[in-house]
Amino acid sequence: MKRGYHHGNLRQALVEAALDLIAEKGPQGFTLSEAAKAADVTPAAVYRHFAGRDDLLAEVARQGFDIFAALLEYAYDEGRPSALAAFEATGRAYLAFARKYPGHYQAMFESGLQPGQHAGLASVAAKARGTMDRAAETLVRGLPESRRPPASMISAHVWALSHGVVELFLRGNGGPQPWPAEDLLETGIGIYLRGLGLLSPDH
Amino acid sequence: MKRGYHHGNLRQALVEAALDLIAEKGPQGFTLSEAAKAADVTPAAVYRHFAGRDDLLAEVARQGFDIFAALLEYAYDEGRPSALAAFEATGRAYLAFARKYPGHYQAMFESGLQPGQHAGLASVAAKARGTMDRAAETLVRGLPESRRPPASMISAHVWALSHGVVELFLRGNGGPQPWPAEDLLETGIGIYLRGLGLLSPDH
DNA sequence: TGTACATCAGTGAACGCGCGTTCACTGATGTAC
DNA sequence: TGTACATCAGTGAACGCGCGTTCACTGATGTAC
Repeated sequence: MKRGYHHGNLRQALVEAALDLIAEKGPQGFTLSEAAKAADVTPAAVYRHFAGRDDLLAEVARQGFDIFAALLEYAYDEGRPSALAAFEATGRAYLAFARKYPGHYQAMFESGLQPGQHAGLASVAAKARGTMDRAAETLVRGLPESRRPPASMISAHVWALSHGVVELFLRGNGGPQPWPAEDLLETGIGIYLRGLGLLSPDH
Repeated sequence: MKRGYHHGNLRQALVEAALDLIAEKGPQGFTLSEAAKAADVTPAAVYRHFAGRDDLLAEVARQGFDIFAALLEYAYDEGRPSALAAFEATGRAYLAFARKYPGHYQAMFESGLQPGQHAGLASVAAKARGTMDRAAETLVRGLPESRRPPASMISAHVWALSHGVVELFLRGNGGPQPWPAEDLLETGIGIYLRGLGLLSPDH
């Protein structure tokens, strides 16, 4: 692909180069210099668009949280067709996102950058969290008040289970994988929902 | 602390220096040179005891898996006083290990080194896994055969939940922490066990 | 339509730094006599 | 108990490398007239 002196859309090209590097070699494998090289550009050119290495990485994570939040929102679909189905769908969406956007996922959760250090990162991360919380909130309304755990606790459980499944069983990090990650998450959430009293024991 | 030309037990001193570095600054923060400096020794001295940077890191992880396996085994205690109590104890032990040995934990799970690449790492990791599997196996025997999920699936669920809780809620990575990690894991496993039919709904 | 000019995205060379690793060496330790 | 010597853990200097970052520059682009 030929190009002249000016690139056209270097900013986004750098983001995508970073994504490829991270997806391929892990968050460690990303360097500003290699991202620049992959975008066919001098390292110094990066500074026209980003404050530096961390700023580029933060933008990758930010875009990741954007997509993530949108996918969760889409899966939740305002609690349709039922609170239960919507909740299960958000769990599946979590895993689907991790599988489909490995570069984003690793930038978000494994790159070692602190949200809060980069403006806008924390807020877009909170948005994703909010969707999960809402799904749990809707779900929990189906329970009698006397046996209704806090919604934020339930969303934390599912978030943690999903994250653990991704880290240990979607990538190779947990040794041999006894089960496909999707099946693990599906069955795990199923048993959990039964424990909440939201699925019958025969289900 | 004074010492002469010879260190005495440099090998273990380096391991502990690495542990401190990792616990303090994350797995990224560990370098062979800084570990050597912390042990009051020239970087070249490291090569008397390790093949290189990765070998030192692998030894840290190996010792971690050793402790981890021992703690799980101790918590499981051959299924005493009951299969259920022993299983819950192994879950708590997972989290307790992560809290008490953060350097080891991060070397094991967040340092990006592949088990299998380092002899002995995979086997000692498998040992830890085996204890969890056994705890699940004992547990599952309390269920009627018709509703008995595979033990390896159950241990994978709990492993994933525990890992997720550690990654997201023990460290700051998940944003604001709505609940103490120990409480989250305890309640999560409780609901899960109820879903398996091993705890009564009133529990 | 053609020319002068301002803008600014990207160049290329250079920097200081810390990294992992190597090598010939040195000097403390422990053993043989 | 004292001396000669082998061992080998740690030194210190050096290496090549890739990193993030800076700087004065250059040349493509688009606008004003």
